Amino acid sequence: MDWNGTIRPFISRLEPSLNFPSNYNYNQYPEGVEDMNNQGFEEAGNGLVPDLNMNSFMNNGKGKKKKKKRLTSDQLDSLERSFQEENKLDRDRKMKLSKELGLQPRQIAVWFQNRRARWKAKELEHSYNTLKHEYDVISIEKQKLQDEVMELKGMLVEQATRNQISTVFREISGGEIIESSSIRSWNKTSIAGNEYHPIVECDYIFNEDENNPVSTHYWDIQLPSYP
DNA sequence: AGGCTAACCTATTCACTCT
DNA sequence: AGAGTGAATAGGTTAGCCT
Repeated sequence: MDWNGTIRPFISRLEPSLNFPSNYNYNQYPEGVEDMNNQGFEEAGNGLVPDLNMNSFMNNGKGKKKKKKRLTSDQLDSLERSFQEENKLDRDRKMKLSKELGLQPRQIAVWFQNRRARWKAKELEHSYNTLKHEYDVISIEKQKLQDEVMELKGMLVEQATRNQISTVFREISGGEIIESSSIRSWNKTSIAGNEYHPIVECDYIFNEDENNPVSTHYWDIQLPSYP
């Protein structure tokens, strides 16, 4: 783990002025819960450095568990402001915040990490909502277009039917012999009684079967299902 | 090139708070 | 008591520096 024992050589390289004790033990929390925000640091040379002799948060060395403490609203406000300016930390900013807020640099880093994670989750949620909204709008539009297509197809079929019927009437009135079985069928039911039944006609034309030459495939369209 | 290290990320844990 | 939240941890990855 980076923060818990591997930091010294790199910091030493970057900050030769910082003296790290040989009994290095970079633990998370200072001893004592009540004033933990003000402990765990010692002034060294030109700045604040972690108190490397701090005991562990979860175990103070005497087998006693420490409590977690929430950051104060002032600390959170400062961190939040800083995060809004720039959501990544450089070392100077971390140390500055650490000093200002009385928190360990590690705590600052962790807070920024968690804050970035929360921000990313929010971003993801926002993206999802935006995409979902766009999808819904497009779906509605698609449905409208489909309805329109259906309506137009219906009109086409209706027109085609009328054309066919008028042809039949023409043929009948011209005394021609009608061979089509479907027309014979239609002829029996409607023409013979000198009645015109458009509804029957529509049912007839939508019921495609081997006797019905007016296949829907003829129009290369899909017909709506009629009750 | 490979080792080392700080800093980052994601997933998870767990103490704490709220209902 | 259980759910939600957030501070902290674990483990992996990446990039920069050094040998």
